[in-house]
Amino acid sequence: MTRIVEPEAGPRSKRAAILTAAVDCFGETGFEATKWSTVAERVGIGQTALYHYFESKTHCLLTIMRLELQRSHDRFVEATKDAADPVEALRAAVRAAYDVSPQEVLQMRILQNHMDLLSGSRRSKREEDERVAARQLVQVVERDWTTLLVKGMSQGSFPLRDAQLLGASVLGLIVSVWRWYRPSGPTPLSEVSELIEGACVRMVAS
Amino acid sequence: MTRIVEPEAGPRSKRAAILTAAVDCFGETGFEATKWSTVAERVGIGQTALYHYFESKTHCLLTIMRLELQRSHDRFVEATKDAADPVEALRAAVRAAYDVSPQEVLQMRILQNHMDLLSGSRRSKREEDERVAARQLVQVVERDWTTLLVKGMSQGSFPLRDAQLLGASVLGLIVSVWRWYRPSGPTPLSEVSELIEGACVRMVAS
DNA sequence: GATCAACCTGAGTTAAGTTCAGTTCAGTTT
DNA sequence: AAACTGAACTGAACTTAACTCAGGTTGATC
Repeated sequence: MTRIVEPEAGPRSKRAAILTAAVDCFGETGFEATKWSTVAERVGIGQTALYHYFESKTHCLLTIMRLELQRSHDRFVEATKDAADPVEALRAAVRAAYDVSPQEVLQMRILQNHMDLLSGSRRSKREEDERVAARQLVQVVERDWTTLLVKGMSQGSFPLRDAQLLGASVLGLIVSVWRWYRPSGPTPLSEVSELIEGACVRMVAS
Repeated sequence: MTRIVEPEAGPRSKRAAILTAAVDCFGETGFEATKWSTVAERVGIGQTALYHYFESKTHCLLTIMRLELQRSHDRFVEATKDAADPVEALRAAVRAAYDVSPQEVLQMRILQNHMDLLSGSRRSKREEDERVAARQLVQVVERDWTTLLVKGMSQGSFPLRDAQLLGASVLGLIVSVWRWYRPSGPTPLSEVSELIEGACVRMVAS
């Protein structure tokens, strides 16, 4: 396991600006549909300068995905750390999943739309490192959920079921929202959050 | 609304062969990762011959997606047409969703991985026609599910909830499986089907 | 004020999708 | 049987966007 070291920001570094611009472009226009040079323009540099920070357009995408996965995991841990009751922990975890900024909505959308990238391996080392790190984080997040379910089951709060499969399903249900949800759309995220929270509890606890 | 006319197969037509090869390639290797010329090779024609049948690689993808959506809708209708009880109809619909051939698994995977293509409009007419047709079929399938829920709610079999949102969630839960499921994997589809069937019933009916 | 690394650029390369200008083939007409 | 027709096909050329290269600029540090 190669640990990815976040490059510490030199004072002139545009890495963060590139990531932000890329999230906006990839999230709204789609990864394939946005030209790499457009991202450069938006940041205010020539397109070749991008290669100082990222090995390729895909490398940037994988980085965005990894960062978002890390964030999801962190939020899960933070939200569930001091909930004694499994049902409350489950509710808190779901609420945390939807407690996101508009930027993070885009990041989740990007992540969901390109999960398939994480299966096949990559040619270049830095891309492959990001891919492997992201893949591992996917498993970490899956474990977050299954562990929560296992705890609840062993405590008698949830009926016994295949925790692996049920965990994947709960997670799938939660993230499926990012395929269609738009901040500008008719349904506010709070409403989504409440409905899914209830649905997850019924799925798992009844 | 422009109706898409399925080109009637001339005796020498390789359209079906191309679609089959493309499903295999796109499903296993991924759409972006497979070279259009590889599909041609597999069919046994030069790459330019592909353009006799499809306007572009994307046009072929959109066609695959539309056909799969049509199939999903047809199966739903077939499975639910003679179930009087809403709970039984729901169960039948879920089972139908997982009653698929290996080829259809690939098609569902392709469909899920490229849903985002259906949002933005396309340059060329034939592509755009396929996109619009597919988009409409998505709405048809969504309506299939919400209608099922509305019926159950008005009949008192399901508690009253936002049927639109709950329908989208049920559908999201069901199709989320195609992101990770592999016929060669450890979990048989029958097991998935049973767990999701139960989960959907609890989500909707309790 | 020399040095070094981070940062940036314009010009050129590459790869994959696509277009073009025809050619082949199988069945139909005269 | 020869001419005709449209579907099916091809090799060569074109296009575009990602990427490489060889070198130039900037600014902090010694």
